[in-house]
Amino acid sequence: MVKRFGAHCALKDTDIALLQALATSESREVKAGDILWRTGETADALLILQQGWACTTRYLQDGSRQVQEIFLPGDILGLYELAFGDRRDDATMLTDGIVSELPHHQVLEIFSRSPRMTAVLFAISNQHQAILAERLVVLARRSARERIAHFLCECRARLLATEEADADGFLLPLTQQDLADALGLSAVHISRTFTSLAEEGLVQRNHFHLMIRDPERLAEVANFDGSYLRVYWEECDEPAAPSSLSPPIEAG
Amino acid sequence: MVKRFGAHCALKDTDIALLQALATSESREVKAGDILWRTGETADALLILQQGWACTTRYLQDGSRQVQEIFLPGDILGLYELAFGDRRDDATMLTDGIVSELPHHQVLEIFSRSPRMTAVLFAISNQHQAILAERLVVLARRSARERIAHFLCECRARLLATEEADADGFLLPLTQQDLADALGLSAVHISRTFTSLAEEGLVQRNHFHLMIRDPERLAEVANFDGSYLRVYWEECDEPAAPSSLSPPIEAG
DNA sequence: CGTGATATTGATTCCACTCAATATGAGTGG
DNA sequence: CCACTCATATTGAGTGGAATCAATATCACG
Repeated sequence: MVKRFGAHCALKDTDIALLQALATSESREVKAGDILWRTGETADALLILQQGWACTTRYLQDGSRQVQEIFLPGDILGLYELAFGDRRDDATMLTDGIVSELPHHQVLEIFSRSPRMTAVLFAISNQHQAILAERLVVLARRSARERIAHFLCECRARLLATEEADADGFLLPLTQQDLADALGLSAVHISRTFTSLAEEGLVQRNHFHLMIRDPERLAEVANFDGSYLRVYWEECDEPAAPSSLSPPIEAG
Repeated sequence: MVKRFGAHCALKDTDIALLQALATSESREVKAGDILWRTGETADALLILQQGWACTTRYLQDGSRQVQEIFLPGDILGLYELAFGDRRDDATMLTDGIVSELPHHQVLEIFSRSPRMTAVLFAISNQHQAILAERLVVLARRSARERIAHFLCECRARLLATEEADADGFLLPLTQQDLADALGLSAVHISRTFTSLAEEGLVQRNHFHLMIRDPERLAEVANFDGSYLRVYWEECDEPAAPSSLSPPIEAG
């Protein structure tokens, strides 16, 4: 958790101490398919995903399903509902994993005790939003080919950031139906498109193991620019002037 | 601004005083078509949209354009880039209006001085994210008809929330090309679909004036549920326990 | 009265969907 | 070890919604 927070801002000792004081809830093991929460339940805590993959999904009136976000090890689930009283989506484990809780009242405690860590939480929230915004563009304007390529590039980039995975050959614990529901396509078309990408030597997939054979060309196909994943709050070192308000700023 | 913040949480006098102390930058008038910022520029302030409509857009390599967010009077632009060093999109005025700035260092000051207002900022950010997430679902899974109907319902609901507009007949300052770029459709198809919705007596549009003739049926067509727009942080009254960490919580 | 932005309408094309049949493989129980 | 089942994936045929291309129409504005 310290590592995850530190990825967005240089933390001070006091912040680390606070984080450790808050990390009282012991982590628990969960299994693939376990439901972390359901739509409509009271939202009273964030979940820190220490190991494993998870996703949030929504079900529509007509029975179709939308996979909203994919969470990788180190991610925080539930930031989105922090200000909603209740869950807006279902959260499900895609693999076995380990999670721990951070109750909302402890988040408020972070707000009141560490502006720097507040900024970090904001940064993480912003990153989620950036990922959503990026997917929005991809869904609105790109072909099936590009959507899949983009999704794979994004997974790779996020795994690379954790520096724990072999990002060119990893376990992608999503069925083709899951991918379809995430990318707004049909499972059948996911299959066809994957086959076509494989024939071109870009990727290779059997069962849930994915191999990216040509990351550069894949990124080209996807028009992928990973800059939206790099969120780092430079300014959060600066501890906000104690009392004097609004010193003169150079105009933009 | 006080009104906008108050919509998400019961503010205390001290918070209002802080807000007013921060509102030093005088607001400025802007005209339709004015560019508030461009992709790549340094992001060092939020913009509070006091009057008028604005939107953020992104341009893709192939020249196509994505309208990311629509901002109505009272909204805050740039929350999204708070933790990015620079702008991720262009921001443009859709109508004449009035904006004022809130520099990032003042946001940090809010973080360090008012946990409650920090929570409000988080709530607003969450609401933006909710709108994005909702549009994601709509783009991924719904027909042109439903997309347009949903968009109109959303505009109506957001205008209703400000209680300043006649929400059933309002100025929608978007060309059909803008709508197309927001909803992932072609301008031609927007035209056809609008015509069809008009023939059914659901809406009526000439030039930029939109009339919603049958809000209920329109909401039905759109499968619209506006609950994602209501973000209110109940808990932010509770001023985070002073020192004792993690009192016992009932298990979920 | 021309010009440029915006919108409408028609004809045609194509990407991805649906339906449907079959394949592949993991897990289970006999 | 084999037969059965269930989840997942592949492949083919046909359809349809929205895109594209292209030709007007409408209107604000200088």
